[in-house]
Amino acid sequence: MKPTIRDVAKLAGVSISTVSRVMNTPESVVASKREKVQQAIEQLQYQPNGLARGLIYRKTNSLGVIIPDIQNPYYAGVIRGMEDAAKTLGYSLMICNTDHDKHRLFSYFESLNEKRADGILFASEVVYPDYYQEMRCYRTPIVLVSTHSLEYELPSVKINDEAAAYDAVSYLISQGHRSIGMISFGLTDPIAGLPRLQGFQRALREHGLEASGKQVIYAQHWHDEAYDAAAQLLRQFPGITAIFTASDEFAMGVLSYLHDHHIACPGQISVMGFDNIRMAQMTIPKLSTVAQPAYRIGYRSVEKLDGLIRGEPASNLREYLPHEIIVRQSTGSAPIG
Amino acid sequence: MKPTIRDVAKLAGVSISTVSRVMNTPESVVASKREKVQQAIEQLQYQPNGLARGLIYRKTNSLGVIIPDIQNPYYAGVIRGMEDAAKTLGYSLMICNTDHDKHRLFSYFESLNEKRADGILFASEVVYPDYYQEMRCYRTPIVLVSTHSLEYELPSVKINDEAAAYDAVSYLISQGHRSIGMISFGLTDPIAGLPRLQGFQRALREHGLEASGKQVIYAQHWHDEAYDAAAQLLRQFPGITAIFTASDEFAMGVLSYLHDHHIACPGQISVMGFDNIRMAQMTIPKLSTVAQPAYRIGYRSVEKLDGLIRGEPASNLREYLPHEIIVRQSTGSAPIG
DNA sequence: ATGAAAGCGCTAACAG
DNA sequence: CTGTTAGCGCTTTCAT
Repeated sequence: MKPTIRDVAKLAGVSISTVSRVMNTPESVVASKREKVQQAIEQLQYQPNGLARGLIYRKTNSLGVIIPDIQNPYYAGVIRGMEDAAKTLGYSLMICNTDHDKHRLFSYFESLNEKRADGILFASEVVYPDYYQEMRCYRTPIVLVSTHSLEYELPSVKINDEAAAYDAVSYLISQGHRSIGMISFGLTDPIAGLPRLQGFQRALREHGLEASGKQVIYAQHWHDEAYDAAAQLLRQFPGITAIFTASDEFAMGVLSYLHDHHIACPGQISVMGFDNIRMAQMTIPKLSTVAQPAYRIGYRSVEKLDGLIRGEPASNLREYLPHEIIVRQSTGSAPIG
Repeated sequence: MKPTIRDVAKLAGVSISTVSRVMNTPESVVASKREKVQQAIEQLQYQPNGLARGLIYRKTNSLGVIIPDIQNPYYAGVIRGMEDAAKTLGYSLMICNTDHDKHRLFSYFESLNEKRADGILFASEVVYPDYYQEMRCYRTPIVLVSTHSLEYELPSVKINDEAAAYDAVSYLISQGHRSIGMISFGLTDPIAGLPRLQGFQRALREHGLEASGKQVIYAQHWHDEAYDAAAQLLRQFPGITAIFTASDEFAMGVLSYLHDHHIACPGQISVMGFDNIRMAQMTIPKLSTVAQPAYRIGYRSVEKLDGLIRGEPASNLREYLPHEIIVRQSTGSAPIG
């Protein structure tokens, strides 16, 4: 049995309120008693029960983190940022991995509500109407992470995906590429799907290239699909000199394909990824990519959530953090011909 | 303000104990009232306060997870396994990323204790005496994950690192390799360091090869160091035909080095990694490696911790899960010559 | 400055 | 079967 405030009080020969005061407003206790209490605390290794405190303060100092796929290395960076922010702001993080599953998601909402998490960090999933319903009815502050919602007034932190894709493709064009393919997420994904595709198309359009949308193959999650997509892309459009992918994992699939078929990268085909996961530095060749500030997104979203929890006026509802084009070795100038 | 049991009782026109009974032992309440209560619950979207319950039951259904580096993809698999087990056993996971920092670790111990986590999953760090002291004094059940302690009676779940390394190197030898180098973690790491090195050396010895320990370079964490280590290894021992690394990340560093210096893999040099992180399938060439059952280690450690929490007799204090040698494309038979 | 007592939201005897 | 009551461990008036 862990010691309670009563044990400390008894040992120190004071009342429990005095012990409580020593913990919360030490100055209000006369030095002699204070020291007695502190000694007792030390001796018993006493630590106040967070549950009891939480009941009174109506605050648990815990945040729920809802992640669709914890194995996705992108989130590792985000969580790390959240972690650091949580630590400095005095929160703990409760990790909930939904595996993109609605039942799991709802069950986590319930559990977080029961545990009285002070707030929720909701990462990278589309906010469907029924999700929104659930969120509302729990009345818990929420921040959307790497996602946002145009329909609902939900605070969010992410990059501008359209602009990031635009910049990436513009860079490719600046390197002389005129026929560029893309491996995209499905258009039903309004975060990593449609906007990145739109950025891709706008870049082509604004640089006077044909943006028919034909040079795009859709894939879902894994690098294997990107491998196949690369095959398909190069079969259909043999003139392609660069491929822009909606994720680094896709890019790695493309790299594998090119290697297996003895197509030089970046000599014959340039590849540009998206996310800048840590592995992007370790691929062969090292991957050029769009860096999402994963750590900062995580960090900032906790700060924002903390503001909400503390009832600060929610300024800047939808925040967009800057992205960055990282040029490594998988992109080069277009081959002549 | 969230509704409390009193609100439900009032709305349903019963006492709070009846409401409590409806939630805990529904059969003990007459159907007519039960339904009234259930309706009230539904209408108010009532959910019992986990803090209040936790106070009474002395159970929070939360587990602390202490991880040294959440960005290490190996842990992503472990956490995923923990997550699934936690979900089915009714726990939440509180993630604590220590960054290998003792202060952070201790501060997390404190926080988990205050929050009254039911148990702690302590991953992949050496259990130093002062760590052990802290653990003891919090009297919280602990399971060691991917680590163990020979000095202390602490339950643990991991693979047998020595045997795994032995098997990996034996495989290399079976492919005709006679001069094998290793990139190892420092010997002060009694988990991923010394045992894997010992397995390496035992394999050499038992197959009649010289195991002087000279063909070993030590590195710390990152693939860059492995890149340099590979350079050093090949400079000092030009006859080497295979390199065994203590982690997949090291292996990726070696792969980069070989690629940059136009050394064929596996044609001239075979590379065998350790961990089987997801990226190991995406490297060029795909990485042969020792698979740790990360998911199962995570899953099993939660089951074990749950057993401890429920006071089951702690059978099988130190559990070793089977590893597996995964042969992909980075290993081949030794070149003739 | 300090102790007694009420109460946070809930469960669990204990009567009835 | 159901309501009343006494806590779980803590903070916070309210007296003293």
